[in-house]
Amino acid sequence: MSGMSGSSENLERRGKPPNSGPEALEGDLPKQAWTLLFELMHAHMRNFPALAAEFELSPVQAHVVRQLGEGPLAMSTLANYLSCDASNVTGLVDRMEARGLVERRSSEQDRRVKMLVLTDSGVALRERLLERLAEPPELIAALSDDDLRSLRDIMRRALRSQ
Amino acid sequence: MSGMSGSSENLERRGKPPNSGPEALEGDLPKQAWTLLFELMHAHMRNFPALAAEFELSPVQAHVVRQLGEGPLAMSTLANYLSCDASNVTGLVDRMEARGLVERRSSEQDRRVKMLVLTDSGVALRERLLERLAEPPELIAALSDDDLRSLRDIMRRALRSQ
DNA sequence: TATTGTTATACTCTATAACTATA
DNA sequence: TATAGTTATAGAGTATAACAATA
Repeated sequence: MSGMSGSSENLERRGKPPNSGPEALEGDLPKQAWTLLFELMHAHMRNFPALAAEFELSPVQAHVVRQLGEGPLAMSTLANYLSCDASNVTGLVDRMEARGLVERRSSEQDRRVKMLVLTDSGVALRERLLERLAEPPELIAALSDDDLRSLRDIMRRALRSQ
Repeated sequence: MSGMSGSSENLERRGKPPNSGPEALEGDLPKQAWTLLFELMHAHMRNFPALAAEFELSPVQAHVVRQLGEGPLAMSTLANYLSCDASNVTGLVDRMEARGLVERRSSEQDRRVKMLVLTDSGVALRERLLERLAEPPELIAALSDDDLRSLRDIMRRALRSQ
């Protein structure tokens, strides 16, 4: 984080507001593309709680249902994935278990660990949820086929590097 | 709410099963593009709370600071923008006002309405926040210039239709 | 009467700290 | 001693319902 470039000429930065100058128009292509993508992202994310509520899930629960499809997950792994403290996962899973969506299973390798799996009901809910999530918003659906193909291929390349 | 899995007697869907058949590979271009974009979105959104925390803001507060730059906003408009009940905005704004980021101003046209504006301190924070938000994640920064140009232009076209 | 913002209440998500049961 | 999960507690975000001031 301390990677400030050449310390001597650092003052020129003061005269250069972040979003003006030639860089905003020509250079800094990654920032241009990202800023627009981010705007679209946020416009869409506003609807996520309402979308989760269609399935009587909180946003985080929807996130967990989606993630848990990949297979059993240790509580701690889930906490890490959610970028939250492990103590929160206890309550989160309590509520989802009470609704019959997930199950805790003790690991055989390490009896401290509890693995989470979706119940049949959880799997069914997940399928409906994924299908709903895959519905493209108007903003995307309105794009031309050429744009959609390009977008798809670019996203594939971006995600491949992950 | 019975099993969606096997029984395809669902004529409403007009022969368009969700994730199977040739459409998953060739047709339904919007869904393909959207699903990948959505995946990238969620991968990135996991970091948003931590990013907001860099400025000692909750995710919602960061959202509000960002939005409030466009000009004064009525409480009700903000509630609508956040897709939440108006009662929540009271507490949200209380906390942000206590931190000196925003101000309530009574409207002169309609004395029931209170307009929110950023304080000088709020404006300064917003500038730092926007600059931080504009930093492209590795996933995007790693794309080729051609891809970045295409992505930028496609996003412009998508957002223009909004 | 209808609308804007507030208050009261309750539930969920989140962090910190102390605890347990394993390892 | 260290780690996985739990419990206790507290603050923030959210919804619903009842309310005051204004339209």
